[in-house]
Amino acid sequence: MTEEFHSSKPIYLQVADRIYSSIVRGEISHGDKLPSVREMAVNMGVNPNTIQRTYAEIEREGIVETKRGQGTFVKDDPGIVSSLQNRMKKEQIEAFVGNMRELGLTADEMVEGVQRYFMEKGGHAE
Amino acid sequence: MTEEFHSSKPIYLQVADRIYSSIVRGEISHGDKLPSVREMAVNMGVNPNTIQRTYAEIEREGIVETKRGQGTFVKDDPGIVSSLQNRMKKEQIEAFVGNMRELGLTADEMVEGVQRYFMEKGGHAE
Amino acid sequence: MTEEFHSSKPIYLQVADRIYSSIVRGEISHGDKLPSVREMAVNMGVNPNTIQRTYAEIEREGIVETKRGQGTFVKDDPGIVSSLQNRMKKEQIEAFVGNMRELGLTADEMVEGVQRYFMEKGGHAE
Amino acid sequence: MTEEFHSSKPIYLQVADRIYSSIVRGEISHGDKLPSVREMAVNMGVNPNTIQRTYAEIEREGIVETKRGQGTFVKDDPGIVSSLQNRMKKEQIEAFVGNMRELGLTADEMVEGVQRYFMEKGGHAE
DNA sequence: GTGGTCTAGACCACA
DNA sequence: GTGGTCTAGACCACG
Repeated sequence: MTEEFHSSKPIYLQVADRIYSSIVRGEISHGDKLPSVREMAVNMGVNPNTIQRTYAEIEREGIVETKRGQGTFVKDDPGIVSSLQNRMKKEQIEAFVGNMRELGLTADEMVEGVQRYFMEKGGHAE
Repeated sequence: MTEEFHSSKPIYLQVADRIYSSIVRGEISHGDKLPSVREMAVNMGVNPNTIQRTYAEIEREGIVETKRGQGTFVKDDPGIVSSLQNRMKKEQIEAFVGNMRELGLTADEMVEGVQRYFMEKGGHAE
Repeated sequence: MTEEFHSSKPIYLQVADRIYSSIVRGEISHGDKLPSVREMAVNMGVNPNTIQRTYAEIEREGIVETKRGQGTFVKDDPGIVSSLQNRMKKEQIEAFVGNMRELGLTADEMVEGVQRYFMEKGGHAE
Repeated sequence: MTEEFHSSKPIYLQVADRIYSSIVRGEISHGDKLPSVREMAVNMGVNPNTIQRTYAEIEREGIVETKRGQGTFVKDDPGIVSSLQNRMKKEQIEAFVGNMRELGLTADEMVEGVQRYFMEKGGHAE
C-alpha cells in the first residue's frame, strides 16, 4: 500500500500531518500504539529513517511518547485530542486571516468568501 | 532599509508576495514600473539574484512584463488587480477549507471559527 | 505499586541507582537479601529481563553476590556502605567539576554556585 | 584533525556540547558564523549528517539561527552567552545536587566535598 | 521485537 | 557555496 507525496513540504512532516489528522479524527485514540517505525515505513513507502524523523518530531511536540523497547504511543491524556485539534485549528485560522488581510480583505469579506465557497459547491457537504 | 525574512518560505517568494500585496492594495497600479532589480535588492536587503528570481517568477505568472532596456512593469491591464486578487483569494480559501476539513471540521465550524477569531480580537483592527 | 521511568538513562541502570540509594541510606544492610527478580519486577512494573540485567550489573560492580538457589544478597562486608558511598560521591564530584570547568568556571564559582542553590531554595530541605 | 568521541552520549549531542562550551568560553561570539556542516564534519571526523543533526538541535534550542544559503550563525544577541552559561550551570548544579541527595548527603557535605576535591588537587587551578 | 544513532552517498532549493 | 531532505544499509541498547 505505497502512498505518494506531492507537496513541497518534507515527507516526514507530511506523515506527521497525517498522524495528527488521524488522531483528531478519532481514528487513533490517546494511549494507542502507533505502528512501528519499520511497519509505518512500509505502509508509506518511504525509508524507515524518514519515519523515525517523523516520530521524533511529534514526540518533541508532546503528542506522543516512546516507551523503550515497546514502541511509540499517543500520550495517554484524554485531553490530547481536543488540545491538538484546537492548536491546529488556531494555526490554520491565523494563517488564513493573515494571508487574506495581506490581500486587503476585511473580516466580513473573509467570512463571506468561505461561505460562498460552500454555496457554490452546492450540497457538497461531505 | 534592510528587512528580515523569517518564514520557511523562500525569500524570493516572500518578496513576490509583498509585490502582490502592493498591487492588490493599490500601492502599485497597472502599467507602473517596478524598481530595478538592484534597487529592490538594496531596499529589501537581499541578494540581487534573489530579486531576479522573484521577477522571473511573477513574470511567469503573467502579472508583470519585462520591456528590454526599460525595466519591469505591471501589466497595463485595468483588470489585473481584481483578477489577481480573486485568484489569490480563491487559493487561500481552498487551502484553508482543505486543511480544516482534514481536521474533521464542518463548513459551519469553519465559518464560526473565523468569526470567533475576530470577535476575540475585538477592536483589534490593525 | 507500579513506578515510572522517564530519564533517558536505561531503566535497568535507574533500578540499580535506586538499589544503591537504598543501601547507602541504610534501608538495606550488608548481608541482606534483595527481593527476587520476579518480585522486584512486579514492584517496579518492569520486565523481569530488565531486573535480571540490573542484578547482573550490580553484581559485576561487586556490590552484590548471587548464592545459587538462595537469591541475591548485598555483600556481607561492613565496609560496603561507606565504600559504595565514597565511590559514588567521588564519581559525582569529578563529573560535576569536569562539566563546570568546561563552562569556564573556577573552583570558587563552583562552590559558590552550589551554596547559592541551597540559599535560594531556603528552608526547602526535603 | 580527526577527533574522538568516547561517551555513550550520541555524537551529535557531544558536538553540540563542544559548541556550547566554545560559546560560553567566548571562543565564539554572538553573530559569528559556525563552520559549514561539511567543514565541521571534516574537523570532527564524522559524517556531515551527524553535524547537520547537531546544528538542527542547537537551532531548536534557540542558540543558533540559519540564514539560507549563507550558513549557521550564533544568534546576534549580546545576552546569549551569559544566558546559555546560566542555563547550563543551573542544569549541572541541579543534577549534581539531585544525585548527591540520593546518596543521603547534606548540603554541607556536598559543598565540603567539592572544596576538598580542589584541596587534594593542590594548586592544580588550571 | 522496539526506537536511536551513524555512515555513505545522493539530490535539491536557495543565495 | 550553504543547509535540508531522503535513501540504503548497518549497528546498537533496550525490553
